[in-house]
Amino acid sequence: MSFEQLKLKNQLCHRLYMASNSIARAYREPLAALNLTYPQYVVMMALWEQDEVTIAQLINKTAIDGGAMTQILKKMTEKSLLAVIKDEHDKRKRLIQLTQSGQALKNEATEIPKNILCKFESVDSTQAKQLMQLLDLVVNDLNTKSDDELAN
Amino acid sequence: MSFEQLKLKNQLCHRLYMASNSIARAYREPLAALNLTYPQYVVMMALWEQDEVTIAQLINKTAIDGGAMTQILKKMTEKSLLAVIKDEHDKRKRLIQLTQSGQALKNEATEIPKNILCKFESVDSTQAKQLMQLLDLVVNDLNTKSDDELAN
DNA sequence: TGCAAATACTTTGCATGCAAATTAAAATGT
DNA sequence: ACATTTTAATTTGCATGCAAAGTATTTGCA
Repeated sequence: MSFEQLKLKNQLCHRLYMASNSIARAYREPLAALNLTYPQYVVMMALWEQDEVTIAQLINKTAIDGGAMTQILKKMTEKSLLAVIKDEHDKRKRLIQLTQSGQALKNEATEIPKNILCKFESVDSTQAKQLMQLLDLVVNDLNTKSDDELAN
Repeated sequence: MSFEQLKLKNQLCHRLYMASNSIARAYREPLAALNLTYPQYVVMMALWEQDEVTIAQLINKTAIDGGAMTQILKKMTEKSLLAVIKDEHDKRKRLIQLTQSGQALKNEATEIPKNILCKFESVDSTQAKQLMQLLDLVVNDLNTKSDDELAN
């Protein structure tokens, strides 16, 4: 009966799965030129917008998992892109600070969005905005716990 | 100037990243009741649609990576959901066959889409369709390689 | 016929995503 | 003040996603 819902072609989640993988794959080569993985690039973008933030703030902005973030920051530290500094006022916290080369990378990174954008031949900017708005709805619906769940 | 492109809020890719993670997370709990991970669920859906297919066909339909597919099928075999059988006509190929319990799981799985659907309060079916169409455009644009392998 | 090229998978190494457990430090309540 | 709770990160174990290398087989072609 409602088996129709179980077909892959009717599943929003599978579209998202494929689209997300496709786009991450598309970034892989351009980012390799900067010696960055995609999540590392996301961290860099967050820091280029606002430097000297706590790990919690970075997690909040990037939506990267906390456990993964620790490893990612470790590798980025080894690459001298940033430094992890203890917060003197609250010793639980760590502040993330871009190094000079980390800051400098921003100029080279401006090529990345251009590089990706030109791969979209069937999606104009209006559709892109629409897509982003719809995705925001999805994310909000899924991350907003209902009162029932909060009661648990 | 073009730094504007580097802000996370303007990035389609980051929206997709968050949406894909959010929805995979949303499936995690319901699927745990069936003892399935999300990619395993995708494989099951593909097989419920068409059983007795080669691994290559399964990869084509699900868009799951070949290397990962080997591991996934191995675990699903251990759970007695399916069997991997050598193709006598072409010994390079393997045919995937659902077991009885694998087939039976389909009935319980009909609860999954319902369970997920009710989490979307701000997205109606029209928007969902629109979203799927836009995602299809993205995927098609990004996979301009060699998708000529549908026959076989 | 014979052998290089193409196929279909598998294996390996690396980088996450995620839940759960753990550690350290600050905030709270009594 | 002191124990309890909460917060901020790290650690751990498992399951992919992906590129690249490796293994069988089968095709294609001279």
